[in-house]
Amino acid sequence: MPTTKPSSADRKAPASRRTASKEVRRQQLIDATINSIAKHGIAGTTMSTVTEFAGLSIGIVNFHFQSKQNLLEETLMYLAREHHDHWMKSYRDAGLGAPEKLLAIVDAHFHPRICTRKKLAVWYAFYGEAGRRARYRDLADQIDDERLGVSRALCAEIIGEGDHTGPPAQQIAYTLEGLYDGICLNILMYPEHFSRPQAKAQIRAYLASVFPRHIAMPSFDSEGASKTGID
Amino acid sequence: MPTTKPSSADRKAPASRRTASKEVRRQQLIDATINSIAKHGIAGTTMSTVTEFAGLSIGIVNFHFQSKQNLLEETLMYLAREHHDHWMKSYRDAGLGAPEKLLAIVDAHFHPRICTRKKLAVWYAFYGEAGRRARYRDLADQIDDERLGVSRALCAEIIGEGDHTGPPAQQIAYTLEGLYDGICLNILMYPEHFSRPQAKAQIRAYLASVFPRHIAMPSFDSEGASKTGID
Amino acid sequence: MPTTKPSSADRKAPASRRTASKEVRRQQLIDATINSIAKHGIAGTTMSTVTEFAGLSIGIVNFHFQSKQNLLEETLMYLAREHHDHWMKSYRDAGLGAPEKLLAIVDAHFHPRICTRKKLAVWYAFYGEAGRRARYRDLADQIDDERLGVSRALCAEIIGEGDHTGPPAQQIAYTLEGLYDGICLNILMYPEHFSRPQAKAQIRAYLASVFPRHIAMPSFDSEGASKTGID
Amino acid sequence: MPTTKPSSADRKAPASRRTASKEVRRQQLIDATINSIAKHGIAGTTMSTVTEFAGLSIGIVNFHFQSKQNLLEETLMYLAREHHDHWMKSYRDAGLGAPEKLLAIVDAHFHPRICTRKKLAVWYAFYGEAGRRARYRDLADQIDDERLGVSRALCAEIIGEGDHTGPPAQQIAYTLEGLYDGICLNILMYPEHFSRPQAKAQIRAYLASVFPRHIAMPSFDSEGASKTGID
DNA sequence: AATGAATGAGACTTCATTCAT
DNA sequence: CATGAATGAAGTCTCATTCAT
Repeated sequence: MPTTKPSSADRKAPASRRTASKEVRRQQLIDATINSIAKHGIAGTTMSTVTEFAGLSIGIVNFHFQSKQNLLEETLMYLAREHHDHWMKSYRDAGLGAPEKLLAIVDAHFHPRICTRKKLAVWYAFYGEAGRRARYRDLADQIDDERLGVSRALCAEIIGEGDHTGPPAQQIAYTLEGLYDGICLNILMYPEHFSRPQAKAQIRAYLASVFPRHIAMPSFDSEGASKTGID
Repeated sequence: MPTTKPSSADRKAPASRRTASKEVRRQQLIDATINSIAKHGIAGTTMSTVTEFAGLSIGIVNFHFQSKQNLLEETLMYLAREHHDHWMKSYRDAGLGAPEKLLAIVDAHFHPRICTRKKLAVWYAFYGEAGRRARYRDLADQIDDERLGVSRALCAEIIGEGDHTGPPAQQIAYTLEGLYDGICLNILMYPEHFSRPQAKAQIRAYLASVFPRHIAMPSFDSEGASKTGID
Repeated sequence: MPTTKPSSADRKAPASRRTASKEVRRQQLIDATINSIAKHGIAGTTMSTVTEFAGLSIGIVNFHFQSKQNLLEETLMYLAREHHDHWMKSYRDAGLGAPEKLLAIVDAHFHPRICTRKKLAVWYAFYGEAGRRARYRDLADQIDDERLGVSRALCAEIIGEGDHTGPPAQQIAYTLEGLYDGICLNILMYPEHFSRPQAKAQIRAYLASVFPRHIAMPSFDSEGASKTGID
Repeated sequence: MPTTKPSSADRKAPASRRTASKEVRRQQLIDATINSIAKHGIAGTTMSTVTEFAGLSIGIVNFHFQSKQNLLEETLMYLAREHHDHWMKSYRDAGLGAPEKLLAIVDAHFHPRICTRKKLAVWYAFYGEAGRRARYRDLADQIDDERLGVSRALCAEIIGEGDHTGPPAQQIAYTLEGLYDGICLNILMYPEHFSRPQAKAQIRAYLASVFPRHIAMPSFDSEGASKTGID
């Protein structure tokens, strides 16, 4: 179940700008940071761009986050948690079979709330810096690792059920991870050619290739890319 | 044939020392830029970091590249051309069959000169900025597009040869692109878990899944990740 | 009895709780300011450092002192008054003779409650700013002037009593002032080499030199600096 | 002999503002810093005030001194060196006798080039911060220590020559140090009452008191303070 | 009275760019 | 061609002050 705060949209009514709970302000600033990174990149994100998006004054960031660097890290952490909570919930809520669970994770990846261009832009902005900022890498690492483990276990379960001739579970799980990242990058860079539904179909097709007895090959419309307008 | 200059060490005999020197300086600065981006990221790359890597003075960049932005673009262009020339050559030199050519492109992707951590770091640094810098996107786009076209044609050729039940050529080509990008990102971020040989095997395994009659499934060592030490 | 905090345990019986409380708060903040200046210097003293020492919230200072500048001035004034009252009382309580009175003033200077490292740090912090802040200078000036007058009168009285061959009263009084300030600075900066008792002895020795018939030369232990641990 | 650069006033002719040797610029900025501290105090000294005094642009300080803190330290170091070199030269150039040497050091202290109000203001500004900045204290400490040692040795020499009944050499040396600091503070704060010649006379009077057989008591004009106009 | 979130001026610092040599 | 001192805009961060609660 997601622990991520639903932006506390259900507060009494934020009487005035001067009075908003610390939690609300923090989320407001994190949202503004996501918007700013999506629009200007990490390097182009300044205290000004963030506070302009938030409609607040420039001094407020250091009051709530101590430093710009910390704001960026908290923003990445927020996205990581959101993502994690989402696929975890999908995985748990899915039917009992391993194939269903695997496909639920795939679908969670490309859920309209998770896989927006805005958020993808933020993810890849962080990836671009990950080499230098150990903290960024660690955050992504941690999340990815857990999902990789779950995927591998599910693949192993499927393989164990029947006569499998394809690659081992570990290998499939790695390929899945690669596909997630690669397709998301394509969605980000070439949104006119890649859509979320197509992404899901692509990955399902891959899984159908390696688990032909458990997962059905999706049908492809001749077009391929549908104008889904990924925001 | 690669048009990319191999450091111009083997030039015919420089028309004039000045001309040659100019080319040499440019390449020297581009190399320094790659080193700097790999080490400090794009945001952390300054005229100073570049000229320090190059062992030159700070004023020289504007003389040869007019501006920092232009230097970055020329650097990306250099990498793009190097990459393009490499897979194009592999593709042309490969045997006549479509599967061989497809695999040659795959292999070119993960060639030790192309797929170094340093260069991957630069690529993903640029991707992280691609949303904002149309020029970056266009450069990558152009290269990718051509390769996508070639891949699709090869896939179509393979499909045409026999009874194919998997995804259409277009879809396979897209998935291949996704795999390239995703696996490279993984090599960059988790070099201890991903190696170039393993990457090739992974993609071959995918191709074996969709073209079982044309491409053989590689064997996987139980380990998976070999300590290849990608620099 | 004030509900607000300690340190006011011995108040007469506040006319009204409000009035008492106000006085208590002011003193509490002045004490906190002294602590803060001693620890962080004037430049390093912020509303935060002061209110943290006082255990109060940041908004309270402007309520009681209108501005930071005013708080600093009131703090200096408090120290000046404390100092003045102390030597004045010693002077009045001393025996009737001029030499006794003079020595009483000297001793008052180095009384353990007056001459603490903390308070010295504050004094010299203000001196460091005195050039720019007329208000600071005036405060110190006023106090010093009065004491200088008293000292000069006492010296004149002693000189008048016998055959004096040394410098005139005015000169001795000035030298005394110089010694006070100089020795205090040394106590502040090199506490391991200077102690309060030694300071007194030093000044008594000076007075013994100029008034050999009235004031006895103190004996010096070979050590010189006693580890008095000036706090 | 002073090692301190005389501002290199004898350079060829600083062709243009863009071209001045690093050494010249550094000294120019140190001079500007002294002016700024004298006028605005340490806290009030900003990159702007310094560069305005120097007539240069704001970015130049970090180019030559890396940081404001470093500029301040180098400024103090410059003053310390200047002071040290000055009294050391006077001491060496003085006649052979210990009393002459002692008086030469006293005089050096109050030399018109050393003991200006501007420089005193800078010294006491640093003293005001010395508690927090170990570096400041250490610099002052080092210089003072050396001079204290020399003074003590000279006093001991004088004492050894005859029948001495006053305080021991160590004590006298300490008192001298105290007098230097205290009288300088008085010159700084009350320039209308204290002058350099008077300061010298005051200290000579003290020395005459303790070494009546070696040093003559100066004569005092009835006024005391002469309008010397200490700048 | 007291709190502490919010503001915004101003500080230090970085760095792309210029240009005299 | 190359150097590197100089400039100044722009960024991050601090902090005195305000004010709704």
